[in-house]
Amino acid sequence: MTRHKYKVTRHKLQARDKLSEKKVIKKKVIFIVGPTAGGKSTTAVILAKKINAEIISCDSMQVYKHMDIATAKITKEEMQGVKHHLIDIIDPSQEYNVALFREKVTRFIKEIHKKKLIPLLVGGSGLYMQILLDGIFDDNKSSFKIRKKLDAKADEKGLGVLYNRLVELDPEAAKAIHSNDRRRIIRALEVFYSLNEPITEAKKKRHGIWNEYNVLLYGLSIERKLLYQRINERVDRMFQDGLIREAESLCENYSLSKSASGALGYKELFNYFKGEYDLIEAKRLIKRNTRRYAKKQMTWFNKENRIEWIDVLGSDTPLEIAGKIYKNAENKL
RNA sequence: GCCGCGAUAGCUCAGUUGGUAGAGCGCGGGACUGAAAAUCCCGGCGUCGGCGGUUCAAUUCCGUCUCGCGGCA
Repeated sequence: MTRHKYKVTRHKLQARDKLSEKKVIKKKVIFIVGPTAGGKSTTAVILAKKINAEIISCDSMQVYKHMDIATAKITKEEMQGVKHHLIDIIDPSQEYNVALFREKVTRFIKEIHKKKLIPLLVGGSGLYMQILLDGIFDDNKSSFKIRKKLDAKADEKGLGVLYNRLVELDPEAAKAIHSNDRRRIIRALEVFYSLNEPITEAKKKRHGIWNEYNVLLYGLSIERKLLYQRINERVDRMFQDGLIREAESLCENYSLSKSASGALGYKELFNYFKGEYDLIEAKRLIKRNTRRYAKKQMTWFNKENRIEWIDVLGSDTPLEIAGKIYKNAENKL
Protein backbone atom coordinates (compact mmCIF):
# COMPACT_ATOMS: atom_id res chain seq x y z
CA MET A 1 0.00 0.00 0.00
CA THR A 2 2.92 2.26 0.56
CA ARG A 3 3.78 1.46 -2.96
CA HIS A 4 0.43 2.62 -4.20
CA LYS A 5 0.79 5.87 -2.31
CA TYR A 6 4.20 6.46 -3.85
CA LYS A 7 2.85 5.86 -7.31
CA VAL A 8 0.22 8.47 -6.89
CA THR A 9 2.65 11.11 -5.73
CA ARG A 10 4.96 10.32 -8.57
CA HIS A 11 2.22 10.76 -11.12
CA LYS A 12 1.28 14.04 -9.60
CA LEU A 13 4.87 15.20 -9.68
CA GLN A 14 5.32 14.19 -13.27
CA ALA A 15 2.18 15.96 -14.28
CA ARG A 16 3.34 19.09 -12.53
CA ASP A 17 6.73 18.89 -14.19
CA LYS A 18 5.17 18.65 -17.60
CA LEU A 19 3.09 21.69 -16.99
CA SER A 20 5.76 23.92 -15.54
CA GLU A 21 9.41 23.63 -16.43
CA LYS A 22 10.95 22.10 -19.48
CA LYS A 23 12.95 20.06 -16.97
CA VAL A 24 11.39 16.84 -18.13
CA ILE A 25 12.68 17.13 -21.67
CA LYS A 26 16.17 18.11 -20.66
CA LYS A 27 18.57 15.55 -22.02
CA LYS A 28 20.73 13.53 -19.66
CA VAL A 29 24.45 13.66 -19.19
CA ILE A 30 26.08 11.37 -16.66
CA PHE A 31 29.44 11.91 -15.01
CA ILE A 32 31.62 9.47 -13.15
CA VAL A 33 34.49 11.21 -11.44
CA GLY A 34 36.92 10.27 -8.70
CA PRO A 35 40.57 9.74 -7.94
CA THR A 36 42.93 7.75 -10.11
CA ALA A 37 42.97 3.98 -9.61
CA GLY A 38 39.48 4.11 -8.20
CA GLY A 39 38.00 1.86 -10.85
CA LYS A 40 36.18 4.44 -12.97
CA SER A 41 37.01 3.06 -16.43
CA THR A 42 35.79 -0.50 -15.98
CA THR A 43 32.77 0.61 -14.03
CA ALA A 44 31.87 3.04 -16.79
CA VAL A 45 31.98 0.39 -19.49
CA ILE A 46 29.59 -1.82 -17.57
CA LEU A 47 27.24 1.04 -16.89
CA ALA A 48 27.42 2.23 -20.49
CA LYS A 49 26.31 -1.14 -21.79
CA LYS A 50 23.45 -1.21 -19.36
CA ILE A 51 22.06 2.22 -20.20
CA ASN A 52 23.14 2.59 -23.82
CA ALA A 53 25.77 5.21 -23.37
CA GLU A 54 28.87 6.35 -25.18
CA ILE A 55 31.82 7.28 -23.04
CA ILE A 56 33.65 10.59 -23.23
CA SER A 57 36.96 10.71 -21.39
CA CYS A 58 37.31 13.63 -19.00
CA ASP A 59 41.04 13.23 -18.73
CA SER A 60 43.89 15.50 -19.67
CA MET A 61 46.43 12.79 -20.47
CA GLN A 62 44.60 9.90 -22.06
CA VAL A 63 44.11 12.07 -25.15
CA TYR A 64 47.71 11.35 -26.06
CA LYS A 65 48.61 8.55 -28.40
CA HIS A 66 51.52 6.30 -27.42
CA MET A 67 51.15 7.18 -23.78
CA ASP A 68 49.18 4.14 -22.72
CA ILE A 69 50.66 2.42 -19.72
CA ALA A 70 51.37 5.31 -17.36
CA THR A 71 48.07 6.99 -18.12
CA ALA A 72 46.33 3.70 -17.28
CA LYS A 73 44.49 3.98 -20.54
CA ILE A 74 41.68 1.55 -21.16
CA THR A 75 42.48 -1.06 -23.81
CA LYS A 76 40.39 -1.88 -26.89
CA GLU A 77 39.34 -5.18 -25.32
CA GLU A 78 38.36 -3.53 -22.07
CA MET A 79 36.14 -1.12 -23.99
CA GLN A 80 33.99 -4.12 -24.95
CA GLY A 81 32.65 -2.41 -27.97
CA VAL A 82 31.52 0.69 -26.09
CA LYS A 83 32.45 3.83 -28.01
CA HIS A 84 35.05 5.97 -26.24
CA HIS A 85 35.71 9.56 -27.22
CA LEU A 86 38.73 11.75 -26.51
CA ILE A 87 41.18 8.91 -26.06
CA ASP A 88 44.17 8.68 -28.40
CA ILE A 89 43.33 11.77 -30.39
CA ILE A 90 46.62 13.69 -30.56
CA ASP A 91 50.36 13.19 -30.70
CA PRO A 92 52.53 13.68 -27.62
CA SER A 93 54.14 16.67 -29.28
CA GLN A 94 50.84 18.53 -29.47
CA GLU A 95 49.35 20.81 -26.85
CA TYR A 96 46.03 20.17 -25.20
CA ASN A 97 44.00 22.22 -22.77
CA VAL A 98 40.63 22.69 -21.08
CA ALA A 99 39.27 24.96 -23.80
CA LEU A 100 39.98 22.39 -26.47
CA PHE A 101 38.47 19.74 -24.28
CA ARG A 102 35.33 21.70 -23.68
CA GLU A 103 34.85 22.52 -27.31
CA LYS A 104 35.13 18.90 -28.36
CA VAL A 105 32.98 17.56 -25.55
CA THR A 106 30.07 19.88 -26.13
CA ARG A 107 30.06 18.73 -29.73
CA PHE A 108 30.21 15.05 -28.79
CA ILE A 109 27.38 15.42 -26.31
CA LYS A 110 25.11 16.76 -29.04
CA GLU A 111 26.10 14.01 -31.45
CA ILE A 112 25.49 11.29 -28.90
CA HIS A 113 22.12 12.71 -27.99
CA LYS A 114 21.21 12.78 -31.66
CA LYS A 115 21.81 9.03 -31.72
CA LYS A 116 19.42 8.70 -28.78
CA LEU A 117 22.24 7.55 -26.56
CA ILE A 118 23.48 8.91 -23.24
CA PRO A 119 26.83 10.70 -22.95
CA LEU A 120 28.81 9.26 -20.04
CA LEU A 121 31.69 11.51 -18.97
CA VAL A 122 34.41 9.61 -17.14
CA GLY A 123 37.60 10.95 -15.70
CA GLY A 124 39.60 12.51 -12.93
CA SER A 125 40.55 15.93 -14.18
CA GLY A 126 38.73 18.21 -11.76
CA LEU A 127 39.23 21.38 -13.73
CA TYR A 128 37.91 19.79 -16.88
CA MET A 129 34.79 18.67 -15.07
CA GLN A 130 34.24 22.09 -13.61
CA ILE A 131 34.77 23.96 -16.86
CA LEU A 132 32.38 21.65 -18.60
CA LEU A 133 29.74 22.14 -15.94
CA ASP A 134 30.11 25.87 -15.53
CA GLY A 135 31.73 27.07 -18.73
CA ILE A 136 34.66 29.17 -19.78
CA PHE A 137 35.07 32.65 -21.23
CA ASP A 138 36.16 33.23 -24.79
CA ASP A 139 39.82 33.92 -25.11
CA ASN A 140 41.52 36.14 -27.63
CA LYS A 141 43.79 34.54 -30.19
CA SER A 142 46.58 36.99 -29.48
CA SER A 143 46.91 35.81 -25.91
CA PHE A 144 49.39 33.06 -26.65
CA LYS A 145 51.94 35.54 -27.97
CA ILE A 146 51.40 37.75 -24.97
CA ARG A 147 51.96 34.81 -22.69
CA LYS A 148 55.30 34.09 -24.30
CA LYS A 149 56.39 37.66 -23.79
CA LEU A 150 55.28 37.65 -20.18
CA ASP A 151 57.09 34.40 -19.61
CA ALA A 152 60.31 35.89 -20.93
CA LYS A 153 59.79 38.99 -18.84
CA ALA A 154 59.38 36.91 -15.70
CA ASP A 155 62.72 35.21 -16.39
CA GLU A 156 64.39 38.51 -17.08
CA LYS A 157 63.02 40.84 -14.42
CA GLY A 158 61.65 38.44 -11.89
CA LEU A 159 58.16 37.36 -11.03
CA GLY A 160 57.76 40.13 -8.47
CA VAL A 161 57.66 42.75 -11.22
CA LEU A 162 54.82 40.94 -12.93
CA TYR A 163 52.96 40.46 -9.71
CA ASN A 164 53.18 44.14 -8.87
CA ARG A 165 51.86 44.94 -12.29
CA LEU A 166 48.90 42.65 -11.66
CA VAL A 167 48.23 44.37 -8.35
CA GLU A 168 47.91 47.65 -10.28
CA LEU A 169 45.85 46.36 -13.17
CA ASP A 170 43.63 43.75 -11.54
CA PRO A 171 43.77 44.04 -7.77
CA GLU A 172 40.96 41.58 -7.31
CA ALA A 173 42.81 38.85 -9.18
CA ALA A 174 46.08 39.72 -7.47
CA LYS A 175 44.42 39.24 -4.12
CA ALA A 176 43.35 35.74 -5.02
CA ILE A 177 46.65 34.69 -6.58
CA HIS A 178 49.73 34.01 -4.50
CA SER A 179 52.79 36.04 -5.42
CA ASN A 180 54.74 32.84 -6.15
CA ASP A 181 52.19 31.34 -8.48
CA ARG A 182 53.85 32.11 -11.76
CA ARG A 183 51.37 30.24 -13.93
CA ARG A 184 48.40 32.13 -12.65
CA ILE A 185 50.04 35.55 -12.49
CA ILE A 186 51.03 35.30 -16.13
CA ARG A 187 47.63 34.02 -17.16
CA ALA A 188 45.82 36.84 -15.37
CA LEU A 189 48.02 39.48 -17.04
CA GLU A 190 47.71 37.77 -20.36
CA VAL A 191 43.92 37.92 -20.15
CA PHE A 192 44.01 41.54 -19.10
CA TYR A 193 46.21 42.57 -22.00
CA SER A 194 44.41 40.53 -24.65
CA LEU A 195 40.79 41.07 -23.63
CA ASN A 196 41.18 44.48 -22.07
CA GLU A 197 39.34 43.41 -18.98
CA PRO A 198 40.30 41.77 -15.70
CA ILE A 199 40.21 38.00 -15.62
CA THR A 200 37.83 38.22 -12.67
CA GLU A 201 35.32 40.00 -14.93
CA ALA A 202 35.89 37.65 -17.82
CA LYS A 203 35.23 34.67 -15.57
CA LYS A 204 31.72 35.91 -14.94
CA LYS A 205 30.86 35.49 -18.60
CA ARG A 206 30.40 31.82 -19.00
CA HIS A 207 27.82 29.16 -19.57
CA GLY A 208 28.21 25.48 -18.91
CA ILE A 209 26.17 22.35 -19.36
CA TRP A 210 24.92 22.18 -15.80
CA ASN A 211 21.78 24.12 -16.63
CA GLU A 212 21.51 22.98 -20.19
CA TYR A 213 21.20 19.28 -19.45
CA ASN A 214 19.96 17.02 -16.73
CA VAL A 215 23.36 16.25 -15.28
CA LEU A 216 23.83 13.30 -12.97
CA LEU A 217 27.17 13.69 -11.28
CA TYR A 218 28.62 10.69 -9.47
CA GLY A 219 31.85 10.45 -7.53
CA LEU A 220 33.53 7.23 -6.50
CA SER A 221 34.63 7.47 -2.90
CA ILE A 222 37.24 5.08 -1.59
CA GLU A 223 39.00 4.88 1.70
CA ARG A 224 42.34 6.67 1.43
CA LYS A 225 44.43 3.76 2.68
CA LEU A 226 42.91 1.36 0.22
CA LEU A 227 43.29 3.82 -2.62
CA TYR A 228 47.00 4.28 -1.88
CA GLN A 229 47.48 0.55 -1.78
CA ARG A 230 45.83 0.23 -5.18
CA ILE A 231 47.99 2.98 -6.60
CA ASN A 232 51.17 1.32 -5.41
CA GLU A 233 50.10 -2.00 -6.82
CA ARG A 234 49.11 -0.47 -10.11
CA VAL A 235 52.48 1.21 -10.54
CA ASP A 236 54.19 -2.14 -9.97
CA ARG A 237 51.96 -3.62 -12.64
CA MET A 238 52.82 -0.81 -15.04
CA PHE A 239 56.48 -1.70 -14.80
CA GLN A 240 55.64 -5.34 -15.44
CA ASP A 241 53.64 -4.30 -18.47
CA GLY A 242 56.61 -2.55 -20.04
CA LEU A 243 56.43 1.02 -18.83
CA ILE A 244 60.16 1.49 -19.27
CA ARG A 245 60.05 0.42 -22.90
CA GLU A 246 57.13 2.71 -23.58
CA ALA A 247 58.91 5.65 -21.98
CA GLU A 248 62.06 4.93 -23.97
CA SER A 249 60.24 4.90 -27.26
CA LEU A 250 58.33 8.04 -26.31
CA CYS A 251 61.61 9.71 -25.50
CA GLU A 252 63.19 8.67 -28.79
CA ASN A 253 60.31 9.48 -31.12
CA TYR A 254 58.74 12.62 -29.72
CA SER A 255 59.55 15.90 -28.17
CA LEU A 256 56.73 16.16 -25.65
CA SER A 257 54.54 19.23 -25.62
CA LYS A 258 54.28 21.20 -22.40
CA SER A 259 50.95 19.66 -21.55
CA ALA A 260 52.04 16.10 -22.37
CA SER A 261 55.24 16.43 -20.39
CA GLY A 262 53.23 16.83 -17.23
CA ALA A 263 52.11 13.21 -17.37
CA LEU A 264 53.02 11.18 -14.33
CA GLY A 265 55.20 8.15 -14.89
CA TYR A 266 57.15 9.40 -17.87
CA LYS A 267 58.89 12.42 -16.43
CA GLU A 268 60.24 10.37 -13.55
CA LEU A 269 61.60 7.79 -15.98
CA PHE A 270 63.10 10.45 -18.24
CA ASN A 271 65.10 11.71 -15.29
CA TYR A 272 66.20 8.16 -14.60
CA PHE A 273 67.36 7.89 -18.23
CA LYS A 274 69.38 11.04 -17.73
CA GLY A 275 71.03 9.40 -14.75
CA GLU A 276 69.60 11.64 -12.07
CA TYR A 277 68.65 8.66 -9.94
CA ASP A 278 68.28 4.90 -10.12
CA LEU A 279 65.30 2.85 -11.14
CA ILE A 280 64.19 2.11 -7.60
CA GLU A 281 64.02 5.81 -6.91
CA ALA A 282 62.10 6.45 -10.14
CA LYS A 283 59.54 3.86 -9.15
CA ARG A 284 59.26 5.28 -5.67
CA LEU A 285 58.68 8.76 -7.07
CA ILE A 286 56.02 7.58 -9.49
CA LYS A 287 54.14 5.95 -6.64
CA ARG A 288 54.48 8.96 -4.41
CA ASN A 289 53.50 11.47 -7.06
CA THR A 290 50.50 9.41 -8.03
CA ARG A 291 49.41 9.26 -4.39
CA ARG A 292 49.75 13.02 -4.13
CA TYR A 293 47.84 13.42 -7.36
CA ALA A 294 44.99 11.32 -6.01
CA LYS A 295 44.91 13.45 -2.89
CA LYS A 296 44.72 16.64 -4.96
CA GLN A 297 41.91 15.15 -6.99
CA MET A 298 40.02 14.46 -3.79
CA THR A 299 40.51 18.05 -2.70
CA TRP A 300 38.94 19.18 -5.94
CA PHE A 301 35.99 16.81 -5.86
CA ASN A 302 35.31 17.21 -2.16
CA LYS A 303 34.46 20.87 -2.55
CA GLU A 304 32.11 20.13 -5.44
CA ASN A 305 28.81 19.82 -3.63
CA ARG A 306 26.87 18.78 -6.72
CA ILE A 307 28.54 15.37 -6.63
CA GLU A 308 26.54 12.40 -5.45
CA TRP A 309 29.00 10.08 -3.73
CA ILE A 310 29.06 6.34 -4.31
CA ASP A 311 30.95 4.50 -1.59
CA VAL A 312 33.34 1.94 -2.98
CA LEU A 313 34.46 -0.87 -0.68
CA GLY A 314 37.60 -2.92 -1.12
CA SER A 315 35.52 -5.96 -1.95
CA ASP A 316 33.37 -4.20 -4.57
CA THR A 317 33.78 -5.37 -8.14
CA PRO A 318 33.26 -2.91 -11.01
CA LEU A 319 30.00 -4.73 -11.69
CA GLU A 320 28.82 -3.96 -8.18
CA ILE A 321 29.89 -0.35 -8.39
CA ALA A 322 28.12 0.06 -11.69
CA GLY A 323 25.11 -1.52 -10.03
CA LYS A 324 25.17 1.03 -7.23
CA ILE A 325 25.26 3.88 -9.72
CA TYR A 326 22.55 2.33 -11.84
CA LYS A 327 20.33 1.89 -8.84
CA ASN A 328 20.74 5.51 -7.93
CA ALA A 329 20.29 6.79 -11.45
CA GLU A 330 17.41 4.49 -12.33
CA ASN A 331 14.65 6.82 -11.25
CA LYS A 332 16.28 9.74 -12.95
CA LEU A 333 16.83 8.07 -16.28
C1' G B 1 80.66 -12.49 29.67
C1' C B 2 83.78 -8.16 28.34
C1' C B 3 84.73 -3.63 25.27
C1' G B 4 82.80 0.01 21.96
C1' C B 5 78.67 2.62 19.53
C1' G B 6 73.66 3.90 19.37
C1' A B 7 68.42 4.81 21.46
C1' U B 8 65.37 12.32 19.65
C1' A B 9 58.52 13.52 15.05
C1' G B 10 55.47 7.71 11.27
C1' C B 11 60.90 6.79 8.89
C1' U B 12 66.30 8.43 8.37
C1' C B 13 68.94 11.48 11.23
C1' A B 14 70.88 16.61 13.05
C1' G B 15 71.28 19.43 17.48
C1' U B 16 71.37 21.74 22.31
C1' U B 17 79.57 24.41 25.24
C1' G B 18 72.93 22.23 30.63
C1' G B 19 67.74 27.00 29.87
C1' U B 20 62.33 21.05 27.33
C1' A B 21 64.44 20.75 19.99
C1' G B 22 64.97 20.84 13.96
C1' A B 23 65.88 19.06 8.60
C1' G B 24 64.82 15.66 4.70
C1' C B 25 61.40 11.98 3.44
C1' G B 26 56.47 10.34 4.32
C1' C B 27 51.86 12.33 5.50
C1' G B 28 47.63 15.93 6.22
C1' G B 29 44.79 20.40 4.66
C1' G B 30 43.81 24.13 0.94
C1' A B 31 43.70 27.34 -3.69
C1' C B 32 42.52 26.55 -8.73
C1' U B 33 39.32 29.11 -15.98
C1' G B 34 43.39 27.87 -21.92
C1' A B 35 50.24 23.19 -19.25
C1' A B 36 45.65 21.08 -14.49
C1' A B 37 48.75 14.07 -13.94
C1' A B 38 50.34 21.38 -14.17
C1' U B 39 51.23 25.53 -10.82
C1' C B 40 51.08 27.36 -5.92
C1' C B 41 50.10 27.99 -0.42
C1' C B 42 49.70 26.25 4.72
C1' G B 43 50.74 22.43 8.52
C1' G B 44 55.86 19.37 13.49
C1' C B 45 54.75 19.55 22.13
C1' G B 46 57.70 15.07 20.28
C1' U B 47 56.98 11.60 28.24
C1' C B 48 64.59 13.83 23.19
C1' G B 49 64.50 4.72 25.72
C1' G B 50 63.20 3.61 31.65
C1' C B 51 64.74 4.81 36.63
C1' G B 52 67.91 7.46 39.94
C1' G B 53 71.79 11.34 40.96
C1' U B 54 74.30 16.28 40.41
C1' U B 55 72.13 21.23 39.47
C1' C B 56 68.09 26.92 40.38
C1' A B 57 67.38 24.05 35.75
C1' A B 58 68.95 17.77 32.37
C1' U B 59 66.98 15.59 26.31
C1' U B 60 72.14 17.49 27.01
C1' C B 61 76.68 15.72 32.60
C1' C B 62 77.12 11.11 36.00
C1' G B 63 75.31 6.19 37.52
C1' U B 64 72.28 2.18 36.47
C1' C B 65 68.79 -0.82 33.79
C1' U B 66 66.44 -2.29 29.08
C1' C B 67 66.77 -2.88 23.90
C1' G B 68 69.56 -2.73 19.10
C1' C B 69 74.25 -2.87 16.27
C1' G B 70 79.50 -4.01 15.90
C1' G B 71 84.01 -6.18 17.92
C1' C B 72 86.64 -9.55 21.37
C1' A B 73 86.33 -13.95 24.02
